[in-house]
Amino acid sequence: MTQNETLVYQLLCDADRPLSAYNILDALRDKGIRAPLQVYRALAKLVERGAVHRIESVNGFVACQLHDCGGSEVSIFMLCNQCERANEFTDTSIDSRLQSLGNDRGFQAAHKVIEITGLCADCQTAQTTVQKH
Amino acid sequence: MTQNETLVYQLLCDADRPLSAYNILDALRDKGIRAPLQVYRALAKLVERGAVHRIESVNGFVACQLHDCGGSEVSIFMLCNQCERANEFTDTSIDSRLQSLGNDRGFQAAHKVIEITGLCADCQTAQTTVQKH
DNA sequence: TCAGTGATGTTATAATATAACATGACTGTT
DNA sequence: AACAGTCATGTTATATTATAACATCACTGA
Repeated sequence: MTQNETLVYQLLCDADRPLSAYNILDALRDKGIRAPLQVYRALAKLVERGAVHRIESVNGFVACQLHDCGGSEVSIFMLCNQCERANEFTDTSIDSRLQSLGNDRGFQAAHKVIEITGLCADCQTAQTTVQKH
Repeated sequence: MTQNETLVYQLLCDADRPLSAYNILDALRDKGIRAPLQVYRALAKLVERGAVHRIESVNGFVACQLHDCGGSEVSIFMLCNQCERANEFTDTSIDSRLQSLGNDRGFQAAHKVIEITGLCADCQTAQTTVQKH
């Protein structure tokens, strides 16, 4: 792993939510990262390698939370709109169903995105506690 | 439907691929649309109403291809990287599996995104025809 | 007549992503 | 040692996507 990739990867591992490229840029300015391209290049490599996932719904990036993505080709992300935390899962049943949907239509899949946005359990209880008066 | 919404919706219905907001803006300049916000506002309403879907993977928008999204909460899109066409499907098995994944974790889902990018059947055969020599 | 609401229009700007070009560090060869 | 090749790096400029802030207009119901 190159210098810049290491910096970006470490930052993402320490973060508890997806970071945007510019979040990363700002956080790493004093480590020598000065331009967006330095971040985007590192991210591209990390994503290609599967160490980092891009979250399309929020234009952000997270470190992979599963060992080798659990051997699954598809990660499922649950994204809390409030605390912004991202949780990664895999599911063999969805995997195979998606697989056959593609096969049925002769579609050669390169990348799959499954993202669910909403409120995580913690943030729901936090909300009901502070309910309207 | 308001004037601007109608313009945007018609354009999307006629398009054979997802259009970006700025694609739409350019296409509708001579119909009186002059600023990005006019497009984004129309899109927001159309998406809210379910008439149009946002495709996160390509920052684009497509008219819904299913009658009332087939009654499903989740649409599955297959996006060809070459011809750029988007095909919309639903699948009850994935629906319910995703549902229970959320339930298991007490996650209150607001929106779900499933997008598969790759090569559609047509573009695969087109590629093998022009294969390397 | 007037307040309220929602669509509209306009300018400016924020946030996200890439193009184009120059340099530097390292490798393996001749 | 000199050189070509490759890949990471750095830098400036620019493209693309999205929203903020403010002003106006048209319609509705009291």
